[in-house]
Amino acid sequence: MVSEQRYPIRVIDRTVALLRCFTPEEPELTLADLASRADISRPTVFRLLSCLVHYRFLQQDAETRRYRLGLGLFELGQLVFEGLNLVEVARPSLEQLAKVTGETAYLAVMDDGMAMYVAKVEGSFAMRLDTSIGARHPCHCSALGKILLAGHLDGIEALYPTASLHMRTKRTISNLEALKSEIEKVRHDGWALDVEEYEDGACCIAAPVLDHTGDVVAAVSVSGPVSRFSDALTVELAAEVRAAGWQISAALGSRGSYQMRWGRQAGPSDT
Amino acid sequence: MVSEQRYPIRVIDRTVALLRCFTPEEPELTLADLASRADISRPTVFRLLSCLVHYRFLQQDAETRRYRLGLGLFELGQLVFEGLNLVEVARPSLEQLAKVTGETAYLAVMDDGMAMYVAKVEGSFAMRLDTSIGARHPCHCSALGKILLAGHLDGIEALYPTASLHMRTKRTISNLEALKSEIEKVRHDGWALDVEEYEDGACCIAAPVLDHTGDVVAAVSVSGPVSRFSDALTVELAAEVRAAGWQISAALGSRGSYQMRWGRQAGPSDT
DNA sequence: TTAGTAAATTTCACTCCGCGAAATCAGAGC
DNA sequence: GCTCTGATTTCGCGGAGTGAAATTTACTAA
Repeated sequence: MVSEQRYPIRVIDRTVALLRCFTPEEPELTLADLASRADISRPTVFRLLSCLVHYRFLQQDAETRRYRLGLGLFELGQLVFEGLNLVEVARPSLEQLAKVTGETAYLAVMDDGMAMYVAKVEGSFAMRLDTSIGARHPCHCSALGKILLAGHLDGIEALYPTASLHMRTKRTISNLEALKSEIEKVRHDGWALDVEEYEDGACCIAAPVLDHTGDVVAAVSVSGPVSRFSDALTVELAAEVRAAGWQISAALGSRGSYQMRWGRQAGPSDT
Repeated sequence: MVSEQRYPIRVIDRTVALLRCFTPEEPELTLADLASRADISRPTVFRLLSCLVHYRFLQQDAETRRYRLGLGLFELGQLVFEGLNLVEVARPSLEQLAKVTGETAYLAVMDDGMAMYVAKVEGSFAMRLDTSIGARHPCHCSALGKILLAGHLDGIEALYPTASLHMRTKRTISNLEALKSEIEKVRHDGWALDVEEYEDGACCIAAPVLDHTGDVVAAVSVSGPVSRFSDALTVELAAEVRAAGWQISAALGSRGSYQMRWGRQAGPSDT
């Protein structure tokens, strides 16, 4: 039996709370800021910070005394993908995809039931949909997420225990049955579409990336404003995205399972 | 007065020790592995791990029970650069540099007295010098490091208090005076060279990247086997690297301080 | 210059949180 | 079945981490 219990450790909870105070909007904070935001006494914050600085998880501006996230975190964060060098392998295909389509290309992986963006290559259009690397979106309302769900064989119920799918827009799939049949469709088609399901005006097309065992390890996509995605173009783009997914999968050693498991229609084998 | 003291907090020390057990060579470890490596009792490790998994700093393979670094770390690591989107701004120039020269292009920043690699674009040659993103090298024995030292105005002594420069190869600059005059030369030339000072057979050419205040915030380089770096080509490559450094600096808003502070010879202004 | 204010840092005694020995449980191998 | 290894749980102890209070530092205003 797997123990899912969590043993809370106050020091770690507080440390994480402190680190999570930093955001892109507020990348620099003072000790007092942190103490009030994390609701911890200043001396304690002071000691925790001194320790975090020691490990380069934070750095302190010598002048302003403000704290900022440190490169020690970046270092550890990079190690996450060091073993499976997915991002590096995928980048050339993402670049090609962005170049051919003009739209921004993304790579995402499943993380704790959500789609996490791990690489992007910006397109050539001025108006683009921008998502930060490291950001996470719910799976049920994005094309990338649908692909990841389709590859997740444990059943969707486990990921949505409350059966409440947060409605981001009026087009968001909001009940479990509809989501399940959508996932079935995605499995059949071999690619996924999201038209204004995450954000009004946004459109996204995604395809799976398989590893050497044939499992879905990531999803690749292009996304842009819905105005540029006509029906005819969508089909073309889907083929391109699938081709990129197939290419990355091949680089990971998937050896033929792409067509076998993810359909032949509109796929790279047709071109 | 700035307090440099560190207040050790055992829980954090141990947590970091556990996280640092994971390496590219051994990305997956069992609880027992971690306990013995970090020299902590198993129950304690167990509790710490359960907490780290909770925060997605680790993930556990449901089957093998082994632990792996989690995407929560990647998420935090990405936030480090979110404010200053240095890497994103620099990537196009790195790509161009790698394309034009055929060698692998790198971007590095100063981190706690060392040069940390934060972006790379691989060259077209099969034989290449590969350094992982997130890796750190000492400054005194690499071209990137020399640039970063040259931009570091607090004096080199502060970074090398022991005055002992680790000799990586027989060509490594190993005394402080020689390093200081080398840095002066770098400041004058506006670019830096490293021929087998870090590793036998390796060669590297670097130039500075300035921000809007004119400070050196990063260094850009190309590196490859020394056999490809003839004297004549080195001068040409230096001009390319400098051009890339200038271009990235301009994108960061440096507005003319490049030529002003970092010389005109062999620079982008000559082309 | 000096008083006044806010923030950062240090001290210190208390207390409760994290610790590990020992016990228990779960699997794999035979 | 038995054995052995590794993972998980229990539980009472002790010191690590805590925050109130004091001190120092860095600015601002007068």
